[in-house]
Amino acid sequence: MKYWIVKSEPNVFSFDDLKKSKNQSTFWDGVRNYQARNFLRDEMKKGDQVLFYHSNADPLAVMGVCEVIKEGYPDHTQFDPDNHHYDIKADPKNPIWFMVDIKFKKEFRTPVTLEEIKSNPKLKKMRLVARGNRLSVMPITKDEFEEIKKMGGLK
DNA sequence: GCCAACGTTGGC
DNA sequence: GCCAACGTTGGC
Repeated sequence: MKYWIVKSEPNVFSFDDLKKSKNQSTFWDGVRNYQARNFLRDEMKKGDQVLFYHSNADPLAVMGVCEVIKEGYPDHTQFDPDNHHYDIKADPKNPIWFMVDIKFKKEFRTPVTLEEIKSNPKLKKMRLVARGNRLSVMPITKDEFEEIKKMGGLK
């Protein structure tokens, strides 16, 4: 099993939105970065644990845990000219962009802020706090996952 | 709202 | 295949 952190801007889609979604799950559409695409398409597997991070928000923080419930499949928004994420180069026979489905699992008792993550020596190596990082989907280690979960007040 | 960092694009 | 220009991300 692998561990991941995904970013979302809460004014677009928040952890609370996920919690309130039908079946408390959603498809993670709109990723348009090749590195992130490769993770979504090739590496995220059913049952993988995912931290949900709020970017461009107050507070900047990991809000809780969710889980991959459906593995990589074509992101339909790439084919829709009316969609903001439309990609003219994409063809249904040869899709470029992929997504997975995630499901709400547990909300942290207290969100784990970016500041707290930065000041925790155990989390120094996380790509989240690496300089200039912009990936919206990133792998993390089991230890990092467990540490943040602990900081969030979950066992 | 600013701007640094970084990915992508396109001319050559 | 280089690299300047441009667009986007995301913390501040």
